[in-house]
Amino acid sequence: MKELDPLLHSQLRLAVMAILMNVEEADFVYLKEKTDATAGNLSVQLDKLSVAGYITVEKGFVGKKTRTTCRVTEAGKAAFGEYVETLKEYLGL
Amino acid sequence: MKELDPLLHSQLRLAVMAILMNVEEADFVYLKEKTDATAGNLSVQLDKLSVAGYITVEKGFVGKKTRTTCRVTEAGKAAFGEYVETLKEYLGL
DNA sequence: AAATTTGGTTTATAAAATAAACCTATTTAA
DNA sequence: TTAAATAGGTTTATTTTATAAACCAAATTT
Repeated sequence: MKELDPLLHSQLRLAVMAILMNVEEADFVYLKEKTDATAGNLSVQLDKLSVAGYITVEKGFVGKKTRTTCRVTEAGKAAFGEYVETLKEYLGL
Repeated sequence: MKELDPLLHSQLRLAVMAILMNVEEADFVYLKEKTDATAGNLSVQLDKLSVAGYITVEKGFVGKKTRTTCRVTEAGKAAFGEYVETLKEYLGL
């Protein structure tokens, strides 16, 4: 049996990636609301995805407020696709 | 977003469940080979699935050799079904 | 009868996930 | 106008999980 990419096989990281696959970009606050994660947990997991090169994380400003924007990279899309295929094999879909 | 049953959202436990969903029964040695897990890890994870009521684990003999046979329960089937549905939502399948 | 293999379990270690505490800048309220 | 609260995070500590290593008893092989 092929192994499931451990970086994606995590509830929160998978949720984040699933969102980013459908959205062009999403900011920290949006991801936090959608996934219902704590800020700390989200921060850590975004960092892992970013270090792995699956997403980009960009810090900017909107007026005077900070805004952290995330996007999935090509590598991230590929990894996600792989993961889905592997999972399908597991589940027999 | 609904949460993914943590008991199933584990590489090895998911692999075991996926096998048992298609096989009526499977013994320890078979599961170990199929999943390529270490005996220790498999033993621990089978125990968790068993405690959760997702599988039954029966120890018996074949000749003089011990044989541990696993089967998925109705509760296990239901949980697995739920998990798959939730996952489909995540992945957009 | 000593050594090896089979079929596991128990215990220790490493890695993840999560939560709690904290930080800086901006608002709001007194 | 300053004290308190809020926004948007990060860092660090704690708890949970997953994994591997060590171990055990019975059977088999040499």
